[in-house]
Amino acid sequence: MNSAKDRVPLLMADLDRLYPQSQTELDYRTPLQLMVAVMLSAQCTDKRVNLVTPALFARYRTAEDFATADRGELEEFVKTTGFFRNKAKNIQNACRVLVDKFGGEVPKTLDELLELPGLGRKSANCVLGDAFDTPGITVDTHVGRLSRRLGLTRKIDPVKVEFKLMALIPQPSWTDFSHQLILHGRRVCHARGPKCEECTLAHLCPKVGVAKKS
DNA sequence: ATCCCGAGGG
DNA sequence: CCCTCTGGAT
Repeated sequence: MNSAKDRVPLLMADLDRLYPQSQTELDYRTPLQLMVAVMLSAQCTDKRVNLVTPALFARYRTAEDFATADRGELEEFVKTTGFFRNKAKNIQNACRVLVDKFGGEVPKTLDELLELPGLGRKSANCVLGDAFDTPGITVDTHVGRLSRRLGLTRKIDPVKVEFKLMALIPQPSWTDFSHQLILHGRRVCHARGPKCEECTLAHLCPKVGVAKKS
């Protein structure tokens, strides 16, 4: 098997064929809505998030609205996405910072986004890539798992995975590459019982045929 | 039982 | 590195 660096161009070509117009499946209209949706998506399916956001965004429209909302009421809106106390608190505190420090707008740089409580690197890069067209590698559970299976890294630490992928993937492709790995993780390369038989990336994958047992 | 587009804290 | 926070889906 070739080195990771040699396989990356082939991998990218296959992913482009497989998932030509990849994008987030979260529903949103504004950067603020995307920020909130991304915060709700932790340990929760996008589909579930999209079930709660219509009512949520109808009730709260501005960062000020979220910041001054009744905590209990906000919790009820986001309850079914799990971690609802943390999520409601983080959304509220993040929006408080938006109002106090960023004029009520979602900032457009990674460093500023990371100042918002509840927004980690994964979510910040999501907002950058999807709302502001700024390339970012988003290392979630899928991107981490697939990167390891595909032999792009052996690291567990999401930050190390992120930097390894940044070195491996051309910057303009960072956002698309992330979405493509996520889609492939959801549809084929599952955490448990990956469908290696029907995986079109199998010829690039060192893991195929190796201990896929339990 | 185990996983889902995580983040923060120890 | 580990743990906790949480409900829904499979």
